[in-house]
Amino acid sequence: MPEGPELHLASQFVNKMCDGVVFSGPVRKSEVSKNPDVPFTCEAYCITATSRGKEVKLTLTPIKCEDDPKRRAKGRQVDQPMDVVFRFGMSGYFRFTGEDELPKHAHLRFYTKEKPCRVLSFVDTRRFGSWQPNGTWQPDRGPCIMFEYKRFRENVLSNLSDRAFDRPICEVLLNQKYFNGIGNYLRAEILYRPNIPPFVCARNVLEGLELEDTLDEKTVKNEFPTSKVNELAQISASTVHSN
DNA sequence: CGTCCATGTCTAC
DNA sequence: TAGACCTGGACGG
Repeated sequence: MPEGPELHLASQFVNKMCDGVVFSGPVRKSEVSKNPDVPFTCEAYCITATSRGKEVKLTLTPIKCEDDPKRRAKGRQVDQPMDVVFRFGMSGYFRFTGEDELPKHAHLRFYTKEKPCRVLSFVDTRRFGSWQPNGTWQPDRGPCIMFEYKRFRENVLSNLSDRAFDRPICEVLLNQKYFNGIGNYLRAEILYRPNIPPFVCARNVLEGLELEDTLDEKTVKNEFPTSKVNELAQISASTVHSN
């Protein structure tokens, strides 16, 4: 399932399916999962989602109820919203089903208040995915390429002196500190379309790009200029890559 | 039955 | 940088 755009689709899925839906009770974890418990329980809460690069954040927000005696009795820390940040590993995704049709490998589950209830499940066959209750975006991951484009671009172009860019472009595209959201499939597509030789030193590919993206939509080319490709091929051929 | 492969990290040597 | 962490589908014998 999981590269940046799919994580975004997953967040849209959650927002669409859970729009107006009231959840209730504890968040439940499968027996087998090694991820942390999510210590959140609430009579009535809603769920919204956002994504950033290769992460999705769910926000669990208690629904205010003016004269709910339980709420007053229990005090107020119970009523604080909680963020849970997910990484999908190789096989993570969300599903929304009836309680009686839980998918296999539904490792974290949010139950609706209705009867019979429905369940938002984080499904992850291989269990390479993870979540963090009270989580924040992982600090060493760069800006989202899709939704923080300007910051993403600046982060790359103002750090080209970083040794990370010594490596071939095909490897650097997987570095989430600079390319948060790119995975194995996307890097291949990204290099293929503009015809960039994959093993050229990343810095040589990227240097010379303007900090400001001056390309307007209409002038986007679907091919890297042949002259540039040849130039890069030369560099590639003359550069010794230790691995 | 067995082997290989898969959109990702993570950490131990 | 190799190996670990996991399940299941495709394919071979």
